[in-house]
Amino acid sequence: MFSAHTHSGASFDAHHSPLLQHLNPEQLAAVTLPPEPALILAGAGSGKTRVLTTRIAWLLQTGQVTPGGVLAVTFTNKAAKEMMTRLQAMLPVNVRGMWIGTFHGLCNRFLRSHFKLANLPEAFQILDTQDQLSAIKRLCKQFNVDTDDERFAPKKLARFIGACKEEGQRPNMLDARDPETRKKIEIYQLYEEQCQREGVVDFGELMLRSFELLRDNDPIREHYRRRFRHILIDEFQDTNKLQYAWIKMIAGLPAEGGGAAVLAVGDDDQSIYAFRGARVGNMADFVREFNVQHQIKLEENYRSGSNILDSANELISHNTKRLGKNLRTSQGPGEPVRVIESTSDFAEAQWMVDEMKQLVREGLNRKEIAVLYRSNAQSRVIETALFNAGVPYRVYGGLRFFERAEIKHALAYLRLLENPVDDTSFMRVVNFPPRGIGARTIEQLQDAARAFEGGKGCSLHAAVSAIPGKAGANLSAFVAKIDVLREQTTGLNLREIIDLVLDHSGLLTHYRAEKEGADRIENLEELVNAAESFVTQEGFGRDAVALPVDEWGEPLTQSPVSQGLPVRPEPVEGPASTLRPTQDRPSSARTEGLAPDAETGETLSPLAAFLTHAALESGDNQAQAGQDAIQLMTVHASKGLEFDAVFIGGMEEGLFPHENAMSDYEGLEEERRLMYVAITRARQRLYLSHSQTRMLHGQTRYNLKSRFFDELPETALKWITPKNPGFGSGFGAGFNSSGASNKGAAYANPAWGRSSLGSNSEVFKSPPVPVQKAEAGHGIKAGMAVFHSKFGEGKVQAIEGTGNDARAQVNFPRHGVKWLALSVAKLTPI
DNA sequence: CGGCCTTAATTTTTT
DNA sequence: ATTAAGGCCG
Repeated sequence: MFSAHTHSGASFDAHHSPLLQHLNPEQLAAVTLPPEPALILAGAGSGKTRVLTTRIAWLLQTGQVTPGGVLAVTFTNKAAKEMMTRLQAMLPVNVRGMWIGTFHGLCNRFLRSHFKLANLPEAFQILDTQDQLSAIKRLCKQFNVDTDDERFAPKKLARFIGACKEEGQRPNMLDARDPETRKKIEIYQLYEEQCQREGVVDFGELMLRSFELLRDNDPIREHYRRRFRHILIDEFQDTNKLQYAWIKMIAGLPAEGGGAAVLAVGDDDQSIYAFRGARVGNMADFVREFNVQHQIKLEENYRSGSNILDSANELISHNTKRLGKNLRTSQGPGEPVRVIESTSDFAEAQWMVDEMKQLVREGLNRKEIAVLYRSNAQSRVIETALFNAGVPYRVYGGLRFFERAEIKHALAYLRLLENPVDDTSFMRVVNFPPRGIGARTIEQLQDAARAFEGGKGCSLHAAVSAIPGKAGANLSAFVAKIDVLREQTTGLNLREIIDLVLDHSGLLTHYRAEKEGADRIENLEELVNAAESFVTQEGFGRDAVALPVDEWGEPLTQSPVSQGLPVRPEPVEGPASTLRPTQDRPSSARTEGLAPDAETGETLSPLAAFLTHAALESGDNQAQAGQDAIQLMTVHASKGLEFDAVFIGGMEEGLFPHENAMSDYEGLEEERRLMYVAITRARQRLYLSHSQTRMLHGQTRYNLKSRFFDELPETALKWITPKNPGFGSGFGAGFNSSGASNKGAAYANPAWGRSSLGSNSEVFKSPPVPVQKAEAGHGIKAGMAVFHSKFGEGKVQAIEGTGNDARAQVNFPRHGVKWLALSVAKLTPI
């Protein structure tokens, strides 16, 4: 089954290539696999990216494929960039010209090449999630959809449409069994028409339309199948149904005589995106459908000591649905995994900060220390503690650069220059900065646009002339402004265009007058910089030198790598059928066959290319990158990263595993995988922390410590604070409430008051004192341990109401969280 | 039309 | 507790 093969497709001494040095046997086997479908099960920290990039380099170097014959897909731009950078470092190839990118980036490239066949305008624009939502809202208003009815809430509709697209379903393919679904499908249909009319596509559409073009156009499909001999997919466990279908379509299944060597790299244990459509099952499907004969496990971990790895292994072994894999290390045990209990989230944060300071004193870089948490809301208290201690920190997540309102506004103006019928952009800025165009006017305009030519409809831009009076004049002035800008900016370079638009749109003036506008101005200036570096890096812009690309869009390099290599896709002979492909792009001397690849921007204007870039790459979301600062992020955001020291906070039932995920088995397994990801981020030190109380949504919650503690090997752990009975032990109060001293005495333990580190003499600012909040009458208090005749022992989470209406939220380890009316339920304090 | 106030939501997220 | 979005009044 999973075994290390070392055969190679090349006959010469490929194994002596310097590329292959320092690879372990499994990595070497993966890199030098024969050109056939294969699955690499790559554990955390096992050198996955290295294998992927070395594989590509090795294939190129041994002449098994040309740069143009490689298709490498990732999920994030970051991963794609990393792959290109590392490949570039290994070989003198033009990685920019290679098809290495995200699913959406590559689909965009594909659709730009074949925009006519895809039935899209040449400069189609991409809607991000925000844009999509506002497009749906606009549509709902127009067609009088009752969005107050939560079944038809715009967000729900967006999810419905997205889900349909992921299933490959167009409106006409869907069956409406009930009125609700019928209406949703109808809205989906209208949404599609609206997008088509406005020349925009959402993210799902990029994927689906690419898939459909490949599926429905034989010459196109055959061309790409012949071309891409090697397809490599990163993070395969995160692929959704459509993405996998797309892979099958572009690779061709062996059963259909397809021949691409698909190398899928993934880790089922790190599948943490089922909630957004990822299907781990694609791994098993892949093995079956591609008749995979080569499966290799990369289990050697180069990151952590065995205490950390044993913890990860033991935890994940509690999952049932696994392909099976165990991380191992040749390092020693390393530091134990430290477990800390605090009395409050505040104390927890303070403890972390003190410990971090000690770590820094011992020589760790701050940027090598991370705090991971399950949900973003947890970051605040830690930020506060770090801030008060004067420790620099960096929070990942939140708004990304291109998502900021002021940037979106600027981009909307720019998009209107490219495409006046983009109503989403029109709506965004028609009255921003305010120019006396209100809701009433907009409504009139929308009515006029819809009624145009007896219901045929037209863009808002085109309907402006139909509006009379003052309102009409204001609208006309806006449209005229855009039209003038378009004229003024023709022939200018990207920087000049943006400068002019920022100025003439009134955005700069508006934000200058605003009290809090300084940051926004700064961001707008940053937009100019982003455009500038885009031009330089991507080679766009008026003066940019076009990339050397041959007639098939393959990069021309002078390197020996691609010289004289025979494999180059033949131009597709136009078959004598009606499916004969048409020339997509009018220009150029390419007369017959398919249009070659578009180097994005080769024909697009620099502005259009930049707008595409902005939509596909929302940019950084980290302020002050590069500073030596403590890293704060969700566990999700930490995937793929590693740190010397990792703190995982909020290790409590309801938080981690999250309450919304613990009810069903699948959800709990995903939470466990999430925990697995979190644990395996740590190189040297790992801290797991839980707190007796925690503020959530303005209320104090009393949580049991996470069940995951019971799934870790005791030998790898070091309980800094005394270990108290927890979730699995029947009942988990870390303190007593009635004065009886069961565990309370433990706090006299000398371990208290000292930090974990032998050398560390930090004193705890706040030893864990039981926190109690008295509630009137019934004698039941939040945080109390209680007994219920049916549910057994539990811990009171919260009290609500008074007198006969008083209810208690109680967490019973065996029965979950219950709300009990205190006038009815007999709860006895223990 | 614009500012202010009430209301509701608050797991995780990339493109 | 905090924030964002939508509705209402000046």
